Amino acid sequence: MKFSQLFTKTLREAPTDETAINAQLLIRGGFVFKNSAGIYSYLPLGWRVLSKIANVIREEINAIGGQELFMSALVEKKYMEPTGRWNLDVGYFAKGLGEEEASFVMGWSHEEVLTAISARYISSYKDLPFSAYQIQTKFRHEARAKSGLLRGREFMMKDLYSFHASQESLNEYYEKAKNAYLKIFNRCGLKAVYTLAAGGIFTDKFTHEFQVVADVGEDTIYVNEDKNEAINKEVFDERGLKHLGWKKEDLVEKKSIEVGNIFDQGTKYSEALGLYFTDEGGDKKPVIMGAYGIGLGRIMATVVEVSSDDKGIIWPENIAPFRVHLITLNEQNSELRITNYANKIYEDLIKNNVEVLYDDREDKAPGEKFADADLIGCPIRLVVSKKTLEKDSVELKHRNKKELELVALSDIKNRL
RNA sequence: CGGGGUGGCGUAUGACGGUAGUACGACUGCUUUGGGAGCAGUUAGACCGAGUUCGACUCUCGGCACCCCGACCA
Repeated sequence: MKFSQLFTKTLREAPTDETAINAQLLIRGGFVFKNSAGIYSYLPLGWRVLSKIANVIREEINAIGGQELFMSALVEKKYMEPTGRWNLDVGYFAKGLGEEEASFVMGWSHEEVLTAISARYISSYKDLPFSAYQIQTKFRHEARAKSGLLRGREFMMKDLYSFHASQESLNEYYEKAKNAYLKIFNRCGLKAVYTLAAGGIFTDKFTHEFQVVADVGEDTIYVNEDKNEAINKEVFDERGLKHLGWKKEDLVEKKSIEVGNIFDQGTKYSEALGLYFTDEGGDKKPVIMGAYGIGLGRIMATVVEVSSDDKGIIWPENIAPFRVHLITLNEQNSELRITNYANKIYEDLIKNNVEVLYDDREDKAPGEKFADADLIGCPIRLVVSKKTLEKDSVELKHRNKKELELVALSDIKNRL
């Protein structure tokens, strides 16, 4: 991608009323456009990051047998009424112009829809277990959208649901999902803490959250640092502590961001929507379900919150919009040579499947190009200038390091 | 949903009950190129509604939007 062709531009300053770091940097860098409070459009740079996060998630969820599908976003009343979740205030309701009452809700979670779908195909213990997931926009009427992308009214979510004939089977999958989640967050450059929590409107049982320690977070957790696990304030009581076998004194209070959660949902949804199977003995039983969610935009925002400096974002390698940010600095009387030299490097990188953002803008001062590279935050910055041209090399700098080094042209591939 | 704050070119701001100004950005042209460059020209703005007033961007009321705190939640 050539910077000169990127239709977005960076901003020198963030809007004053945005106080969250993720909002400031993502807006300044042209990663996202804020349409309304808690409603963001992903611009080309941001969409690249989000897509990479999606692919990391896909790989790990596919690895534990999740089957990807894509469900309807408009959810008819008939699906939500049986579980008593039709008229909840998290919903945005949809109706046609002139119609009296809403007959659809914009999907804010898909237990009902997938349970209803499954009921059509699942009838024997032989059909179980299985799991299916989607990556889709969820709509939630948040009382208070806040903190940039961290709490939105519309957000991309990976929602995985698993279906089982027995509690043991669910427990086994729950553990697999936990490990997949830890891998996902790790690959996204986040240190997530496995946390005991409550289930809100989804279940009465204990659930587990994946929390990333950060001051901007809206959760309070008590961390058991030996285990790298924690307990959420909402269940930080005798029952919760007993469940874990932990003592209050051993825990440290932290603010944190919830980047994912996993729920044991029992048979609530299967019973309400008629998802039963026949077991080995011929008995008809409700399917036991688990649900597992990750907010993609929230991962992106969390990464920015925990990985930036005063100049901009520092993307982890796996989810950076580009691996390399190539800058060319022209100089009077040698523009053509430098441009040709840089173009060649750009083309070589592309040939070698290196993702590169090439700042080929000719009317920008060096300082601005450097500032943009720092702001956008790709892991590796390459500079091509008169200096480097003379030595048949390029200057290499890692976004998270200070050192500059000259690398011979022939050696670049080995250094990326 | 309760409380607080804010509302003017894309961004940041000055002044003012009486002609909306400045800087940055953007655009055009020329020059310039190792940490946000120079000259010239151009573009673009008072959230909505009602009231007070000879006159409202300014004052009053209502609404809406956005930000923050709380409650609630991925």
